[in-house]
Amino acid sequence: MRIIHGLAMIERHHLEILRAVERHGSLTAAAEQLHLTQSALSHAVRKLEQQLDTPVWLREGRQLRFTQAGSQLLGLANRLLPQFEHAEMQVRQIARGQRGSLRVGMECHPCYQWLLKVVGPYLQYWPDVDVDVKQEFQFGGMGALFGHDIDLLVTPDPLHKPGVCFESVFDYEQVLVVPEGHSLADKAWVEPHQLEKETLITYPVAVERLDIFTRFFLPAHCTPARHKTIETTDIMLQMVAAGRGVSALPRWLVDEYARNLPITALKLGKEGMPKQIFLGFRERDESVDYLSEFVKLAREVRWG
Amino acid sequence: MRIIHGLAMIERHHLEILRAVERHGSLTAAAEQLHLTQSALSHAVRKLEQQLDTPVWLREGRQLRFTQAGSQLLGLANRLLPQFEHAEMQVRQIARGQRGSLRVGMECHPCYQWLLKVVGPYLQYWPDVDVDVKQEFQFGGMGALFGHDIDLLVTPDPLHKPGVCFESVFDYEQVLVVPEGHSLADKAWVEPHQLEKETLITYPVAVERLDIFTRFFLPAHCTPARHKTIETTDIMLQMVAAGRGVSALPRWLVDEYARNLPITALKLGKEGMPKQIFLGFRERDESVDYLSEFVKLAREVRWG
DNA sequence: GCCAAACCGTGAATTATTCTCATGAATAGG
DNA sequence: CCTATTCATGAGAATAATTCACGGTTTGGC
Repeated sequence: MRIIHGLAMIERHHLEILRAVERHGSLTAAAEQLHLTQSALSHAVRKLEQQLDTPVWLREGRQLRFTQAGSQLLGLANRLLPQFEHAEMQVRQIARGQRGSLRVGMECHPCYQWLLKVVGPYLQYWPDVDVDVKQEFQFGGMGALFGHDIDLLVTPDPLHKPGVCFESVFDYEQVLVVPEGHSLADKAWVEPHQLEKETLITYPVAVERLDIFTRFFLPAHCTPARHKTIETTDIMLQMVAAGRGVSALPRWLVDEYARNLPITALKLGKEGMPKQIFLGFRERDESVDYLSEFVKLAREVRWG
Repeated sequence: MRIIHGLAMIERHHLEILRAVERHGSLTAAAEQLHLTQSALSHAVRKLEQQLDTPVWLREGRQLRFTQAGSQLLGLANRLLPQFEHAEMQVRQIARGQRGSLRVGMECHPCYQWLLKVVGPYLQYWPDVDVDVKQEFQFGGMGALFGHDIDLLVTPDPLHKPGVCFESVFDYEQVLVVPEGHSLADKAWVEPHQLEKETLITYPVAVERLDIFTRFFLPAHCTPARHKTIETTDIMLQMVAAGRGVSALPRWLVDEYARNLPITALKLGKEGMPKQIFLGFRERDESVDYLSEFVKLAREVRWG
């Protein structure tokens, strides 16, 4: 790098020289360790001294004693060189796909509960990967994926487009949750019209994204009497248990809560409502180890 | 520097390029700022990428987007380059027979007022030392000290760790400020429950760092009715004088303002609330005379 | 006290690296 | 569709780094 204004002068290799001289006590020994000649080091230091306009060390007999300026530079060397070395190691790990950050985007509320079960084991296997979960996307999950705001999208609605892959990683059944003792609680399944006088509780998202409407109520041309929205699963199920309404959630999620709350799950329609969770990622990232391993691990996680 | 084992690869000028590209958005613009051609930068980056075995950025149309490896290097650049630059400045000053610069970090708002009183006399005694005050720290004051972003930390909360020394330099009393004519104004001291209907005005920092909470309200299990935050001491005391709330500040600070504003200071609790200001510095710098002299001078400054 | 060994410094020659120039390919915007 | 802008590339010129060869000093042993 040719310097015009004489500003940048201290280079990494100057610091390497200073450190080696301190460690080995002489230019000659430092030169050997750096696989260079003593002359090369001498020239390099002399040039640095000219640019800094101050000696870095003083010859005392055949010893070198660092000047105040030299000590400063030595301190700089001992602080900065390890950082260079550490960064080189990290970048090499990134290059090999062993390290990085995985930004996961979520498009469905209960997906979050599922994700938590995958993230735990994943962090064990990939201690050098940071996982970051995001939930709000200005241009939707696909937009976030294309815009590189996230690397992985968790969604129940794969939207196939060139450049992205979707993999199905989890099959489950969406069920209706009712309080124990509800008039429907002992039925095997429920039909839309049976809910015409009920209050339905959902997460606060657009109706088009709620399968309970698009796949259950609307095809039967009926709706529930009231529709309330609640942010959190816990409160939602507390409300259901208290008889304030019914809700549609994954069966595995309901089963977990049913241990502590008086609630029951019912099939939605005679055949039930099967659903899947998909993971989407950019095709270009297919070869990134820590990403494809996440997808693989996600597929393997099973539920007892 | 000819490298044998292919290890040292990231050079300062690579970091300069990365930083310039981030700042100016394009290779061409970066080249101009560095007084080089676009071609030179392109070659340099390409070589770095070959050595690291990973791209630093990806061309997307005519935009460059940093890869994870690139972002890592960018972080390195932003951390290391300022240190190179500071070291160069400092060495040049040493070369000119000057002493360098003392970078002082502040962790408490009113400390600033105190510091101003010390800096004046200090600059008289050490005409060739520059004093620079910094107030924002990404990793806290201690982080800044260890990271060599500052040389001296002014704080009311010394956090003893190996490698740093703290010295107590100033004892003072924290008092409650109320407007003249306030119902408490003629009391000798105030108890927490007497403030239960008041508005408390503080600097905008975390509650855990406010002694008025940790040492006054919380032990008595009560809180003020409202809590407002204000950046500047002047406005804060204007608000108090106008009857909009009460505040807790050092007595010496209140006394100064009380000459011009209708405000009064009260002891916090019967015994008052004693506080101290500490100066922290790296142990290795203990022998730096212009630094230890600052600490000594700070201890000697008295208040009339 | 003297000599050999171990240092560091210097100039010239050599080798390696960096930079520029000229050019091509891709892309966004008019 | 054309133009202006941007990055990439190869070749050659310019610059910088390194070695070689040698000279001067210091140190310690004999």
